[in-house]
Parts: sequence; structure tokens; C-alpha cells
Amino acid sequence: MERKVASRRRGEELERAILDAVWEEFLEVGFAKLSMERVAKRAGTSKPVLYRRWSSRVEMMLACAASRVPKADSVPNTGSLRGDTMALLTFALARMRMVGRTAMLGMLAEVSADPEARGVLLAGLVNEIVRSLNGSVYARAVKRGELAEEHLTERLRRLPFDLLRNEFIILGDVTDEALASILDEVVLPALRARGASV
Amino acid sequence: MERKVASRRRGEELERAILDAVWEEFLEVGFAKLSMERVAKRAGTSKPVLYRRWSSRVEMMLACAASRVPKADSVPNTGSLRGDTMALLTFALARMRMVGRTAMLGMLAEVSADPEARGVLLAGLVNEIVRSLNGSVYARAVKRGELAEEHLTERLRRLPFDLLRNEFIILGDVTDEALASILDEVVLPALRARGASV
DNA sequence: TCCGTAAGATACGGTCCGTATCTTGACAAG
DNA sequence: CTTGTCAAGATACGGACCGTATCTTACGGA
Repeated sequence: MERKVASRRRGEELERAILDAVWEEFLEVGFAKLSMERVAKRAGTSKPVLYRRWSSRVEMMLACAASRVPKADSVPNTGSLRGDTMALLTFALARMRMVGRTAMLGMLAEVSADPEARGVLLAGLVNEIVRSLNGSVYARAVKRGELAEEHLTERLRRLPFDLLRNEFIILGDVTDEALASILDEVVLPALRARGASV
Repeated sequence: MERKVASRRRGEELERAILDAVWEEFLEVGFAKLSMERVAKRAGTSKPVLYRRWSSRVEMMLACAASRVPKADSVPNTGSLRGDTMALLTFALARMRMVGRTAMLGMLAEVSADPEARGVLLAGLVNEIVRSLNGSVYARAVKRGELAEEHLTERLRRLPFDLLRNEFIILGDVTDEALASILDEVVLPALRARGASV
């Protein structure tokens, strides 16, 4: 919990200890009640040390999240659009669960006033993984002949993640059935509707 | 801003004055920085008076929101499913704009830990309007022959609002084009896909 | 060996929390 | 008109944090 060692930590080692403290503190008291004061105490250091690194609580928590959330690697080729998308959403869901609904909402809320911070958050937690989808899953589906590239609008590319994120934020979690219904009742039908007749 | 009148307000009158103060304060400093202390001062009263009515900041803000957000009345019959849904989403969007992204996120975040408060918030801001959709828009579309009732799953009923809410929360606002793309690229195609083939 | 740099400790004024206490005004019953 | 009740309103409290300033001291590189 606290420390009272003679040695003085620096650089990497110190930063690691702080981010670990942030995480433990987060698990213990939650996002809303996480304070610089407590983190400093838990890490066995002091507030100025934190403020030298991050200018705000959110920035610090983003650093913590970034240090723990797994990077999006490649998406497995399951042989079908549905399988690939399901795998991708499952991975994305796992990431969301690591952070948790409360923390996601808290960060979104605290960041919603500052356009710059908002950009950073969205880039890290939203767009990165969308690009991944564009780059492999949809490309493979086009190659397989499951999709026509010219019908892939921006909205359709974002669609699976928009629905997943909404479900997670509002309902608290996403069951397997919910995932399936997102795919089978919305995403795939929308993707396959060619002549979007009015 | 403040008041120093001899008369002592009570009941309805006092409550109105407080909720007005909450709203003005919200417009001025935003959701995150809104404090009981400042609201009390602005309303020309004191904290105990606030705490006698509402047990928390969120509860007070919900009361304020409820007193200002227009109730969902009837949905105009435009003659087509697309027109009806567009009208409904436009109305829902207007409501969201009155509250604002920051406040919505703030409330969702503060409420996300407490299941009971969460239920209240969702019931008021989500489900009410979904019921309205079920009750009239979809019923009319079924009567017109535009939809088959047996394909109207829970997910499809929620779909327009899920997408609207997500867009509003994440992107900050919803343009007319975005609204149109939600309808024409996702909602209507999904609704019309009969045999949800895998 | 020495010196710059950052760690770590402490303290500051400030805001806000939620609650307790007390006085005083408004209103109604008699 | 008198009087009793109840909530409004004022004030103060201990406590948690904020963000910053100041000062000493240990580490690590030159």
C-alpha cells in the first residue's frame, strides 16, 4: 500500500510504480473517487511528482489505460465476414471490459469539454480499431465477394463498433446473445442491402 | 444573481427558484463544476434547503432536467415509415440538445455505479421514447404493410435511438446528413431485411 | 568528486462536501 | 388576535481534495 524505503526511485521505475498505484486505486475506489492525493500516497510519492508528469487526473488515467490495454494486433481470418466481425467485436469487447463502463463514461465526461483531449481519447479508443477493421476484415470480405466495396460507407464501417459501444455504455455489458443480435439483425443485413432503396 | 429580500419563499415558489438557479448555473459553469454551494448562493438560499429536497447533486439535476425537457407527445403521421421515424428522431435529438452532451455524459457517469438511479435515468431518457415509437410509428408502418410485425425484434425497435444516442454522445452533435445516413444506410435496410440470412 | 536535476516532503489558500445547530419568519388553528 | 409548529435561512464544522510553491536531499552522469 504505502512505502517507506530509503532508496529513491526515478524515471521508468517510478512511473511504473505510479501507474500501478493508479490501477490499484481505480479497482478499489473507482474512477470518480480516484484522487491525485491518494494515488501519490499509495505510490509512496507526492503530488508534485504526479503533476510533473501529467497535467490532470484524466491525462494520468489515460496513460494508465494505455499502459494496460492490449494493442490491437491482427484479426484472425475465420473464412467469413460474420466470423471475422464477430472475432473483432469480441476483442473490442474484451478491451472495453478491462477499462469498465464507469471509467469509460467518466473519461468521456471529463474529456467532453476539452476538444483536444477528446480527440486523443477517441483516436485511441475508437478510430484505431475501426482502421483495423477497414484494413483487414472488410478487405477480405470484398475479396471473397461477400461485400461490394462501393457500398462500404463510413457509417457502415463504424456501425459494429457504434452499436457495441452504445450497448456497453448504456446497459453495462454485452452478452453473447446481444453480440449475435447486433451482427445478425443489424450489421449484416445493412451491409448486404445493396440498392439502398428509399 | 443573488437576492436579499425580506420575504421568505416556500414550497412551489422556492423550488422553482432553485431549479432555475440550477439551470442558470449549468449554462454558466457546466455540469462538472456545478456545486450545491453555488446553486444555493445563486438561488438566495442555503445548502440545507437543497439537501432537504434532494439527496444528491445528480438527483437535483435530474429534477431540473425533468422540469425543462418537453414531454414526448404524439408522433406526427407523415404517411411513410421513413418520414415518421425521421420526425421522431428529430424530436429526440432536440431533447438531447437541450440537455447537452456534457450533461448527458456527466449524469450517465455519476449514475453508472448506482443501479437504482441508473434505472430512473434510463427509464426517463431512453425507454419512454422507445415506447412511443413502438406505440405509433411502427404500428402504423405495419398497418401500411411496410413492415412485418414478426420481424420487429427488441433490438430493431431500439436501433434508431441507439444510433442517435451514440452519435450524439461520441461526436457531440448529429448533423442532418448523419441522421439521414443512419436512417437510409442502417435502420431502414435492417428493418426491411426479411429473411435474416446468416 | 562534484553538480545539476528531479524526488520527496511539507504547507498553503482555496473550493466544496454533507451535516448539525440555531434563529426567525410564514402560516394556520383556535 | 394569539400562539404553536414547521420549514427557511444563516452559520459553522471537520474533512477531502485541488493545484502550486518552497525547500531539502538523494541519485546519477560528467
